[in-house]
Amino acid sequence: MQWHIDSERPVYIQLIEQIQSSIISGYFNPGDKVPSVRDLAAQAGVNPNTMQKSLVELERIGLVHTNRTKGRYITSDTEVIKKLKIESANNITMDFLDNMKKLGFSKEETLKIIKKIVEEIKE
Amino acid sequence: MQWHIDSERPVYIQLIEQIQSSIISGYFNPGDKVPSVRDLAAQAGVNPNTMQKSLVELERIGLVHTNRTKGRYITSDTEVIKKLKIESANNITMDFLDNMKKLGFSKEETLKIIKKIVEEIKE
DNA sequence: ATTGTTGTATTAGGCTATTAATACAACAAT
DNA sequence: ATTGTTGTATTAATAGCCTAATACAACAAT
Repeated sequence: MQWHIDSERPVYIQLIEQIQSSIISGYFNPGDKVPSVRDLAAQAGVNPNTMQKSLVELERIGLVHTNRTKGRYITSDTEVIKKLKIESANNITMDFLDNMKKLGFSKEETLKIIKKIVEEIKE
Repeated sequence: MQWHIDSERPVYIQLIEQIQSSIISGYFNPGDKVPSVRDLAAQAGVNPNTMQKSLVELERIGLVHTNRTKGRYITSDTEVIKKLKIESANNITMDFLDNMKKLGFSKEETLKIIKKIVEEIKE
C-alpha cells in the first residue's frame, strides 16, 4: 500500500482516510488480514502509536475488527463497505456542489464545468 | 456578510476562504470598502488579530489593499478576481475528481453520479 | 514452558500553530 | 491639539498533535 502523508493535517487523520480509501476502492478485500500495527507504521513512516490511533477509529466505524493476538482483519460485511462507499461518494459530491455554490456557480453551471474538464483531460 | 466558523480547521483559514468567496461570488464588489478589522472580527465573533491575519493574506494575494488609516478596499482589478474565480473552480473540480478516484470511481462514473444527484435535488 | 508476535495502555515531552492580550503608530476629523 | 478610528507589531498563553519510551496482555508456535 502506498502512503502519502503531508504536514498540512494531523497524520492520524490522513492515515484513516487512506486506509478507508483502500478498503472502499478494493485494494483491501473483505476478510483480508491487515499487516500489524508495527508493520503498517513502519511502511507509512509514522510512530506505531499514531497508526494504532487510526486503526482504533476504523474499528469504531466497523471497517476492521481485531483478534487480539492474531491481528486485524478487514470486515467481511460487504454491506458496511458498500454503504460507506455510497455515503462517501454522496458526501464528496455534495461538498463539491457546495464549494462551487460558494463561488457563485449554480448546479447547472457546475455540471457544465465538470463536463468540460473531463472532456479536456480525456484528450 | 454571513460567517460560518467551526472548530475543525484554523479560524483564520476559514475566514480567508469565506471572504474570498464573498469577493468571487460578487457579494463584495471591486472597489468596495471593507469594514474595519475590529468590525469584521466582531461580526464573525473572532479575535481581531485573527481577522487581521486573514486580511493580510488576502492582501498578499492581491484581493484587497490598504490605506493605512482609511481602511481596506476590495481590489478594483476585475481581472484578478476573474482569474481567481476560474482557478478556484478548476482546483475544486480537480480535487473532487481526485477524491472520487480514491474511492474507485472513474471520471465517467463520477460524471454519472453527479448528474444523477443534480437531477435528484432539482425535484 | 518458552519465545515471539500480536494488540493495548500509559505517561511524558516537545513542537508548532493558533489565538488572545496589549500596546503602538498613522492620520482624519473636529 | 485632541480624540477616535484605522491598521500594525510583539509577546504570551493555550491547545492539539505527534513521538517516544515503556510496560503489559493474549495467545500461537515451538
